[in-house]
Amino acid sequence: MSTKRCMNGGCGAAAAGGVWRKGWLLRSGGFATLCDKCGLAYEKLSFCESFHQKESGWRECAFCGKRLHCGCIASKSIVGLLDCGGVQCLTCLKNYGNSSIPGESVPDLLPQSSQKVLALSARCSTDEKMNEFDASPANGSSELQITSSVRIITDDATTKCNLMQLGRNIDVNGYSTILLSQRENTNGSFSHVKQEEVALYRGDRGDLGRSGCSGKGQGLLGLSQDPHGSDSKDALKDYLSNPLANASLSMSLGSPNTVNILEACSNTGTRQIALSHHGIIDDGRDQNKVLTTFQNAHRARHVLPKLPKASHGVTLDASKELVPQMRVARPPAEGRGRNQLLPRYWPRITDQELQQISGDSNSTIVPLFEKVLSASDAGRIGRLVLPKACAEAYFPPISQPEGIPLKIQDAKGKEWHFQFRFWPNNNSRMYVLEGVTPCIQSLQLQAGDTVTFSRIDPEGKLVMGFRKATNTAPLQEAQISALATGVLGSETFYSGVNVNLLTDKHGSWANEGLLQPLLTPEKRRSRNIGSKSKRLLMDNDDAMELKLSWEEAQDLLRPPPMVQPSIVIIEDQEFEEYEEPPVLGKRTFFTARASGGQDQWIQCDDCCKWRRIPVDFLPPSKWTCTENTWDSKRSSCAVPDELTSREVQDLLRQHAELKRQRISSSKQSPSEAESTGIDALATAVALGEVGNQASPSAAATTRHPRHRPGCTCIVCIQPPSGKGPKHSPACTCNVCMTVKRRFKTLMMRKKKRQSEREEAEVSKKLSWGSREELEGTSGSMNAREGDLMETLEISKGHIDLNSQPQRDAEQRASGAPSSPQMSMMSLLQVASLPLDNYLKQNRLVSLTASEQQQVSSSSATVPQAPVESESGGDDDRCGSDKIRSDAAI
DNA sequence: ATATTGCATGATTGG
DNA sequence: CAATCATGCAATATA
Repeated sequence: MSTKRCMNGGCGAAAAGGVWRKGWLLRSGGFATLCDKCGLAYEKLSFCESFHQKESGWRECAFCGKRLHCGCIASKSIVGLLDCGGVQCLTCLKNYGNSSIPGESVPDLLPQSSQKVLALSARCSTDEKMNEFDASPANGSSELQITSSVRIITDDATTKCNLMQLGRNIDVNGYSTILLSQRENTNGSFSHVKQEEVALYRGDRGDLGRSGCSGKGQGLLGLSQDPHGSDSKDALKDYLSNPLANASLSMSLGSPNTVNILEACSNTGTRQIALSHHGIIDDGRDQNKVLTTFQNAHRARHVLPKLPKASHGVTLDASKELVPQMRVARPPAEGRGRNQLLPRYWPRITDQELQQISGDSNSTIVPLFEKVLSASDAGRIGRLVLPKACAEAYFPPISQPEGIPLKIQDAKGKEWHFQFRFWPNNNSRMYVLEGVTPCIQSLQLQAGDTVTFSRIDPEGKLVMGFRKATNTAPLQEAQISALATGVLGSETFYSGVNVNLLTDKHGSWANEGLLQPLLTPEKRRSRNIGSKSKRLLMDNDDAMELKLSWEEAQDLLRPPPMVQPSIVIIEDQEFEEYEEPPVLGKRTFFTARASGGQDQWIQCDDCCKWRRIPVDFLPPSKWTCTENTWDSKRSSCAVPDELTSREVQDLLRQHAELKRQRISSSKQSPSEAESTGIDALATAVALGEVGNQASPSAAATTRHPRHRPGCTCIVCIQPPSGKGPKHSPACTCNVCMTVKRRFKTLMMRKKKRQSEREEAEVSKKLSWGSREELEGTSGSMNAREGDLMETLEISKGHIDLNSQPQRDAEQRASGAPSSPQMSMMSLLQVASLPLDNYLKQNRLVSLTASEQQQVSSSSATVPQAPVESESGGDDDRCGSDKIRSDAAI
């Protein structure tokens, strides 16, 4: 064995003694080896190890077909063995997770009653691969290549494995179909045969043996991994003699995808194996032709197996048993071009659907593809855009843009007549189904729903299925939303959809699938369905709610406890840098005293009593009365609550009310909401009410975890509201000067409020440009307004390219269509006087306040502002005459 | 005035 | 970066 070197992260460490430490057991039944130096998983192997030692060839990713050489494993191109065999490249791991192969489900046992042999099959993605593969020895392949369908019955497991080996080598045309019919042996005798059959899918060349071939009735161990077929027994022997191998077998049992086949193999002494294969490349656009037996065999290869009626799995938990098995069928590799379909179009189908479709007939259901309806698909135009690859692969060939009429059947047997046509588009074609409106309306489909196209063989009849996107359960909505952002895997998505297939012969399609339970998280597999998700946005209310919740969470960000930050300087700004992520602090509420001061209230985690704490205190995530060092009389949970229950209720009610107001105000048009906020604030300023607002009032600005004590950025110097300022009117400290500047701006804005609102309306109609453009123009404005703009523009994603700097500075502050929350925040910051707490600490420890942000909301952006906040402010340190005015606020 | 049709455009994504 | 595809929109047809 040659020395292995860790390629993980360039570690390069050689394995001690050339043997890598085996440490991680994989669901796939293999091991992950760890680099002794870097400790990272280097190679995942079990069978693979043998494979690599004995064969210098390559394997392909079971998902995308990407060829993976041995070296790829070392370079992490291969990231795992699949439960059902095969390997998986890094890209597909990200896309689909490390689970079973979509569309290539690990074989399951069929219901005993089923006499049908369902076949799964893989396809080679390219002829190139095939050619390369053909370069390797192919034992016995010639015998099979000349036979379109071969059925071999054997009672000998080893023979079966050899057959699998043969099967592995017969992929000469890009496809193979391997049927393994299993007859369960209930008493261990080879002679007793049950009627159960199992269809085995060979997910990858050489993997069939791993996933489905049993060693002398013992289990499925990758005997056929050896491409030469000579070491199968030895490999098995080695494997079985390896305690870790057995351990990994146990782990494989934990996989719902492997358990059945394990059962099938390990409990069975007798098996019936049917190998069918065709050696003809189905490359013509002959969909309308009469299907030959050969084609039927071919087209049946990806039909999905049904689940056993009784679970054979010993480790399938209850939740999984509740979950209809959603299968992802890799669509048949037929048709013109044989392009691989994007996974988003791979049809997904449940066992229920399969059962529905197949019914009692001998028809074979061939899921072709599916598509999530876009808005235009489901709209009134009546045109359903078909994925090009799908249209060209599975629909009849058309040479003229006018296309051909196409009949597609639905559940009730109703036949819909569409026009299948294309438009020339960028030297390509854009395929559409026209006239789908009646069908869409009949099925009450809308954007986000999924239509599935299948074919019934041997008739070759096209059928439509659909899944309704759910819109009921919040969780499902979240899933949809997540789908829209591409966060969740599609299985999660589908767990929340109703599954119907229109070809239900029982005529009960209408509401089936409604009770489809959620799939377990581990069954999630990312998929790009809905990746064009911009058009599947969540409801505005939900989005706002989510936004606010997120902002609230941001408000509570605290530096990690017990972690000393390191100070870094970036562009002359000092930042605290923490090794640990910030933590969420505890929610507090602020009230205003009649005298003008403020109180911060916190609830004890133990007794739930409310305690008064300093307004500048940043509570950690947990706080109890014993930590109430400010009020020794109430430092025990035994001491009664200072607030009456009614006061507490009022506090919470006001909090809820403010949140509602935020949501409702956010629903207004930006300019309107902005104007409203400006109006209110300007009025408050004029009346001298700002800073003495009714509780809860103060802003809950939270110092960014990276800010160091003493940071003078605009965020950190924002004082929590409280009693009147204790600054001297002549104070020229940075805070006072900043406040003074902003107050001046505010007053100026108030005077111009009406005219600016009009301008804002005009401005709103203009185009918005990049922030860079704005920054380019901001240099012409004076320092004060530039400073204000810097603050305000932080949250602005849209800048008016046509703006005049001087005017825009005020517009933005007053009501231009920017983020209303941010502008409000800025204005409230202006009004956030007095500065007692700031002065008290003389450093910027905390800006904790709460309910002001309940109004202004955009706290999440504020803490990030300091970097660019105060650059223009230092030139204005005089003007202490304004401080008195500040104090009046 | 409204609906339909054919094409163009641009966002998105995969290679 | 090129292919794909969702959608916009102008031209045309129809009510």
